[in-house]
Amino acid sequence: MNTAAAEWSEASAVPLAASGESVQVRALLQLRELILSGELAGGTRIAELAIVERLGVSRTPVRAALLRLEQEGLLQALPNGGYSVQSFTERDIADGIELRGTLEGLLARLAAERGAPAALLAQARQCLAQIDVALSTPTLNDEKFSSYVALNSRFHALLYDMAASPTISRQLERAASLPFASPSGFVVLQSHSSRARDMLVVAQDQHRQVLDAIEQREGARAESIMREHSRLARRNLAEVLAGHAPEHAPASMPSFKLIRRRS
Amino acid sequence: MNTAAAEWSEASAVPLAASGESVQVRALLQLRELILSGELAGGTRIAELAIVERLGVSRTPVRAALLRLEQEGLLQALPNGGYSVQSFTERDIADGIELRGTLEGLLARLAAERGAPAALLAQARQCLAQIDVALSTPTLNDEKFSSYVALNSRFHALLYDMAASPTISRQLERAASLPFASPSGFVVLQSHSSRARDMLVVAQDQHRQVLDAIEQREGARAESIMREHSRLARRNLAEVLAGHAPEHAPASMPSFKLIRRRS
DNA sequence: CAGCTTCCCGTTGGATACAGAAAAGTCATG
DNA sequence: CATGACTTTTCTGTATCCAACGGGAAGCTG
Repeated sequence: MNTAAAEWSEASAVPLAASGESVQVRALLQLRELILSGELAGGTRIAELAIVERLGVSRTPVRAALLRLEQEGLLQALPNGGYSVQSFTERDIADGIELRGTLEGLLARLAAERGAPAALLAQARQCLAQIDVALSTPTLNDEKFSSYVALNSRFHALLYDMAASPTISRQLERAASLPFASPSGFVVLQSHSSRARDMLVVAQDQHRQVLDAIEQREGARAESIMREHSRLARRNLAEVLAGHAPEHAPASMPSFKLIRRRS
Repeated sequence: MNTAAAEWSEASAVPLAASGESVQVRALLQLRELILSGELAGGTRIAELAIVERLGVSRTPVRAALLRLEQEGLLQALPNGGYSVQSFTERDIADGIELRGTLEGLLARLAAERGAPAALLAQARQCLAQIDVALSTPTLNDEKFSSYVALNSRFHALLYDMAASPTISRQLERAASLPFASPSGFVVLQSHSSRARDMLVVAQDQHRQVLDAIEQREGARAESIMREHSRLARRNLAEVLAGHAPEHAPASMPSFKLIRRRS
């Protein structure tokens, strides 16, 4: 038994991640968490061995995780080996959101033009009805709120399926994996204000309209709605950045530390 | 010295790839070549050991290459370990082209809206002038033709830079790496007919117009031109698929074998 | 003869051993 | 005191080793 594994079996008392997954997946998750939580600050050089002793696994899964995170855009490969943690300007994030919006728009248009399967349309309608329920009270509690987030993800996922284009969906998933770019990325903040609820109401209306556009085979309309839809996230970003202190992340979103002030 | 390395040093008489690169890069290149050349047919299950003995390197670089190619979309990870070679329907490829067009449109729009650096605009203009030279003769010889391909790539790369959005450029590069989706992907075929030249003339006009749109800060126009521009590739695809025999690849483009007839 | 179990082999996931290169530190000399 | 060369250390890249898992063939039983 190697020392790393021994260390880990001690450390495994700490509930780090579900042990059901393979070591490789655990390493990936933990490492991503480490980066997103800001424990490895942006720009830091990352050494394999440091991660190895931090995670208590051998170099092999760490290497795999590093490679994946590089492809994901969270890490940058350095010329002479090693990686550095990518940091993002406000504009990078805005671009990420724009990118997601554009791709979602493309998928929505394709879904409209090609026609979406009736089964998916039905599921999407049902999903919207459930979101209505979550938004029915004048102010949202935590439960309603996290219900919204889950349903929102589900609705977006259904849209992805409607276009039946694995190639594009893949690419979109990658784009949405960038920090803050996901459809539910920024909603999480300021969850309890009634302004927050209003924003979700607007979003829900867009959901409804895009679904309608797809059903009516109105490709251009579906596309532009999804583009505009992503702008909500962008507005949120601006608001949050304006409101919060530069470096202090709100507790609900530690990955804030990845945002760099200027280029 | 291990047997694989020994085998390889024998095999190294065969000029497979430049030996200047690291083993890992060589493995990646050779493996991609192996897939694209159709030697590993679509749907085939790929075993690490088979690749190891094929390429004469150890499992480590092979594993890295497999991981990269999976991220690239050329391989698909199988549930219980291992990979299979992805095969593409005509529609997959069309979607890939559409995706590239959409992303190029997005970048062109951003470049127009944000304003492109004068230096890049000048380079792009110069590039267009060179393309004009390449197209100046009524029929293209091989030299002119490959000159066009190179200049075309260069022009597209310049466009990517103009938007100054590394996030989106990264994603676009990934999209363009799919087989056939690259800006110069389909041009290669039927290079000598005068119809082929005409198509390039049309493309060049679009180049000119998109550059003009960017200079005039006409975002919407720039975007729609780039989208339409990608349609040229799509038309080429349709034409080539209609013209050529189902499974026989034209010698100039062996990766044809990756195209599957129906889903 | 069919279905179930069991065992073996092939394969992948994970760990480690080893070499070469880059960076950092140190010592000596101008 | 600074600078340059040399040494040491640390790191990545590569190869190999070990274990666990799954599939398939063979054999056993009803």
